[in-house]
Amino acid sequence: MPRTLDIQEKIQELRLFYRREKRLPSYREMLDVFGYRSTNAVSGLVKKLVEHGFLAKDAAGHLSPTAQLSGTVRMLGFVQAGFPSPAEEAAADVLSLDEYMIRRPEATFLLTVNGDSMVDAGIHPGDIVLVEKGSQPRNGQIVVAQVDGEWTLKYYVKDSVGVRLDPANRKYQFIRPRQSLVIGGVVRGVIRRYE
Amino acid sequence: MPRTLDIQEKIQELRLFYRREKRLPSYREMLDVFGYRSTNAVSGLVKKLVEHGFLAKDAAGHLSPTAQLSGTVRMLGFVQAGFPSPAEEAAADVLSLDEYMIRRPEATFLLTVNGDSMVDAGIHPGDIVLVEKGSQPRNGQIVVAQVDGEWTLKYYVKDSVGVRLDPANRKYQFIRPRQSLVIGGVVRGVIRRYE
DNA sequence: ACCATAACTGAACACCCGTTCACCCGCAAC
DNA sequence: GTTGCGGGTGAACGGGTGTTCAGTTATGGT
Repeated sequence: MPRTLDIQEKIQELRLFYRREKRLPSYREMLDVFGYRSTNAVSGLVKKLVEHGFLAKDAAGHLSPTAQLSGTVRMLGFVQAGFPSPAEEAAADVLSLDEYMIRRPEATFLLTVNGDSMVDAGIHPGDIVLVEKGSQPRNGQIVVAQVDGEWTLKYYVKDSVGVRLDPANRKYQFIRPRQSLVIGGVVRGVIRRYE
Repeated sequence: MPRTLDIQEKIQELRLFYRREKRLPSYREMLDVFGYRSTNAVSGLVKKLVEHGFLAKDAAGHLSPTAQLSGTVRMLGFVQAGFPSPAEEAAADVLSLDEYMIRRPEATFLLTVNGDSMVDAGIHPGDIVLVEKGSQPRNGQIVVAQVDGEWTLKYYVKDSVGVRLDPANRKYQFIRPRQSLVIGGVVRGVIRRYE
């Protein structure tokens, strides 16, 4: 049998280059990245990386990274399961938070939360909500809405009476719009960063 | 005065190409993207995009996108401020969730939360925590730890007695490790996605 | 109405790109 | 020990790359 090649190691090198330069290296640059001396070796390796789904090639032959390559964090299991072995880590799915959290980039915006009306839903002051504009909210979804001139974050509920906006905090009561109701967008996600 | 050029519009086109192809177009491809007929026009525009910080050029002349270009979501203000006008939207800072949330990609992992011991800290079952390995936790930080063989999510507190692990839920009591304590990592962020 | 000037055209250039070819190397199985 | 075969070398090729230069066009200010 012929000699074997460690693809994982090559991917790691390529990933480092991509993180540093934010672009894929040319075949000549890959000579350094992979430790080759012939671009033909690179050509063969690239073919494999495409087969394995780390790179994609369009009709004109242009290379582009897939989520498997450009992703920044590894998705492991549950907290209860703890941290797996290094081998399991390497095999874990790599994903990009942007791709995971955002479906319609052109319609999605970030807003910082400044009230405590949604704390029981796990949305605290200082958290950032991902809001998607231009889609009709369904019952139970969290929306950013302007009720009688004031913008708030609430559960959207449509009942027999009309539209009701529920807080997730016993300190506050639900609201029914008197004059105007503008739905800014539907909350698709929440992110929080610890300093 | 000479004719003027709408850079924002060009950036938008370029951003669309980048989102679609996950790479920057070549100068000939930019002819289509920007609606030019000469690569010299492209050359001039690229120079301006570099000046404005949307593109970067390394020593060898290779182009790469900056966060301003590759970012996926626009950062607006606070919920109370509501949604700004389209003009303000265009001027808003564009950022990437990956860059915003992750400092050390090679040491950061995602774990799904399955207990309710941290609900009062806004971390619910099903949420995903970003855990950074290999850094010493400070008092008050949330950690993923293995206490006497079991993995949990708790506040890390070091007092005169030793290390104590506090839940954020009145139903549970704090824990002091009897035999073993392994700190898996420090929680740097939380993300939650609504279906 | 007319400049001044930035935006843009069109073409030419040197260079770098990815592909391909024939050939060599080294390891594992037989 | 020999052989099969995937991994890698080195070189050559055609086409695509970004740059540059001289010249043209369009527009906002005077």
